[in-house]
Amino acid sequence: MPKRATIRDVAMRAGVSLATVSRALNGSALVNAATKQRIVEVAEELEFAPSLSARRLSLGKTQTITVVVSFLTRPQAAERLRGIDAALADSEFDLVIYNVETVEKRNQYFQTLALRQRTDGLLVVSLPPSDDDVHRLERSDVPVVFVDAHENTDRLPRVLGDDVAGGELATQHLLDLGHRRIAYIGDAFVNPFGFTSSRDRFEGYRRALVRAGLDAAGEHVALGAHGRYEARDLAASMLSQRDRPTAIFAGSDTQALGVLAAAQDLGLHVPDDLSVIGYDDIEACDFVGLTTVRQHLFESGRQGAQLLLAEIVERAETPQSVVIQPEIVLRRTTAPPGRRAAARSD
Amino acid sequence: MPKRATIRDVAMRAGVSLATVSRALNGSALVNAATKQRIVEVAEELEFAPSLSARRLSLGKTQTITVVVSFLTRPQAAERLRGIDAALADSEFDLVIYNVETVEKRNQYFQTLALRQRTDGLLVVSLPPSDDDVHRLERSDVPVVFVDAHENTDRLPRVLGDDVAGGELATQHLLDLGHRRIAYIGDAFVNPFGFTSSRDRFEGYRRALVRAGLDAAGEHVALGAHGRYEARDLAASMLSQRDRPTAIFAGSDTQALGVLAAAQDLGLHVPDDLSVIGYDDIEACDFVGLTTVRQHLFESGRQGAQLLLAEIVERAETPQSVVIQPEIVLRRTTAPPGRRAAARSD
DNA sequence: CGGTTACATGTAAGCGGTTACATTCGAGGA
DNA sequence: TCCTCGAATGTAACCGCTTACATGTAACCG
Repeated sequence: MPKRATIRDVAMRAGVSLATVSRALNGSALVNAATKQRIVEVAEELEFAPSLSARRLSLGKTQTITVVVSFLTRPQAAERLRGIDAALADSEFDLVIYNVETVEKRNQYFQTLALRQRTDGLLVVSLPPSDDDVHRLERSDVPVVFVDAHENTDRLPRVLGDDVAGGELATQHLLDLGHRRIAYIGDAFVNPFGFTSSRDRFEGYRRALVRAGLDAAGEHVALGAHGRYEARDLAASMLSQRDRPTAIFAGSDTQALGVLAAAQDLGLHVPDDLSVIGYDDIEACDFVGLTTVRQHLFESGRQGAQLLLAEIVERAETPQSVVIQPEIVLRRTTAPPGRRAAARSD
Repeated sequence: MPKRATIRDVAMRAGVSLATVSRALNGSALVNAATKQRIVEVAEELEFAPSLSARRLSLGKTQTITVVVSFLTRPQAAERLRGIDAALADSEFDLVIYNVETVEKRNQYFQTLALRQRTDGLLVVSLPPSDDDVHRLERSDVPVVFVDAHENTDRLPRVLGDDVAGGELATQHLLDLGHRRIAYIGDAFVNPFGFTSSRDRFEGYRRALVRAGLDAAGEHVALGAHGRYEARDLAASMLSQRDRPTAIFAGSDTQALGVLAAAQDLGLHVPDDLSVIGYDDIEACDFVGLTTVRQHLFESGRQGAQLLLAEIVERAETPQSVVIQPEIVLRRTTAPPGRRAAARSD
């Protein structure tokens, strides 16, 4: 295979100079139409494709947007990614992806990427930065936008869901249905990555209960690792107690699915014996009819990317913070507390 | 914000030449330990990060692997992507992603990417190339590996699932349970992207039936667009006929979920009235207990990426074709044809 | 003690584009 | 006819790094 043609080969073959070829191919106005025509033909003939590295070096831009995302294959992440891709599809930027599943990777990426000349823009999804990271980012001049990372990002542009509002929404829905013994099952509030969604959703839960004159004491709260099986176990033990809740608010759909499994194992009928509401509105909710709180994942990705594109063009004087309001999606797992529930609970 | 430090700044500050800095930072053996030490310190002090564009241009490598994937957010794709990421995580390569959801995008990407100097390697997932694409790829010297693309890829390195075998596996399972009226619901056999999985799985289905002395006539076959709702509608009309099938093999889990929904709508109990088996083993299968054929998605992505890395190091004389055998995963949606099914079918 | 050797470092030529600035040339105006 | 001006093109510097080759130096040899 012959070496690929360079701009020089095209110039020679077309009988013009490098500069003219470059201009012609980049649509500069100052090229004679006939010349341009000829150059384009020669370029096609030689199958000329400009070296991106050279172009980027010369331009001083990477033409690249880097997305650092935690747990790429969680359904939430994939959906956000699609939103990001949609916003970037018609731009000149390539999309580079770094997947983070361990704290070490996280640190490694933040340290090497938070630097100019690696990328034109950094989009961090579901991954709150450490104080050090923030300093580094502020010192470097890489445009960066955070999506779904509350902690430590208040001085930076970001797109957030309102988890507290969502927690209230879910809980209020259960209260409106007449439930009084409402439990919360979610992720541990402190975790190596600094995720805050579980804590915030719980806070919304708490507020709704307090507003309704109920207390959010610990007996109906169970926290554990993120995962369906973990949630199932938590729910199983919670549902085996004598004053078991009539409704459970799960901090994520994944966990809500675990709760459903536990209910099934115990022979509890949903929603007659137990109401369940989740959070996120992942695809599986539709399959199983799970009532949940929709996060607008695609939209959050899209807006994050748009914000970043805007930042790249011109740094905003004061960092924007876009908040996306969650919305409740009613399906078949919530209902007023039923007779059967009352009958069994004694 | 001051301009970022270049290698020149480091050299000046450390009192050595460019070359020495480059050598020191790239771990060349021919640098005095003390000098190296000093350079590293200065580099840190200045927060020096080499320009990747410059490095790449100079090295003549892009250090980039490009993945072109169709329908990024289908659960299958996300899982494969994770496999790819896993194989690449410890390599020097960045992962660039192009998502394809329209035929135009497909063509555009194939045309611009099938060229050297854009990427060191191309991994194409679930996207069969056209004849033109193949020619272009063969002419260019970009290492390329196809994952999950049967059509037109026989002269190229690839990783495939054996869809025919999987189709047989699924159908044989139903036959073994005692079913005789077994239907197939899948994607249309011809489609703009040239996907062949539905056709091949059907072929496996047909073979199994023929081997069992049954004919695979058209009455129990329904094809439509990929999607849960489409499959639900197909299943609904199929299940309303008088000699309705006692088992349905769906060409994908997504469609199997639609079949389950249709059964529920019609008041049919699964698996007593109807057995359902899917294909792929996406996460949702576990939620709903769907019996299915597992494709080893993560593994296919991982092996594809490994094959590509090998191709980059040294082009194989004869293109490798890795076939991953599917495996049946038994859950709760298949059972012998029940009395109730028999009772209702007349 | 001159010469070879090995190691450490410097010099400078690329890598393949973009673009500021210089040059050429023909048209139009005085 | 000479000059000015603008359009079209050429020349060459530069982007920031790697690396072949040249150079310098100290140790070691006969």
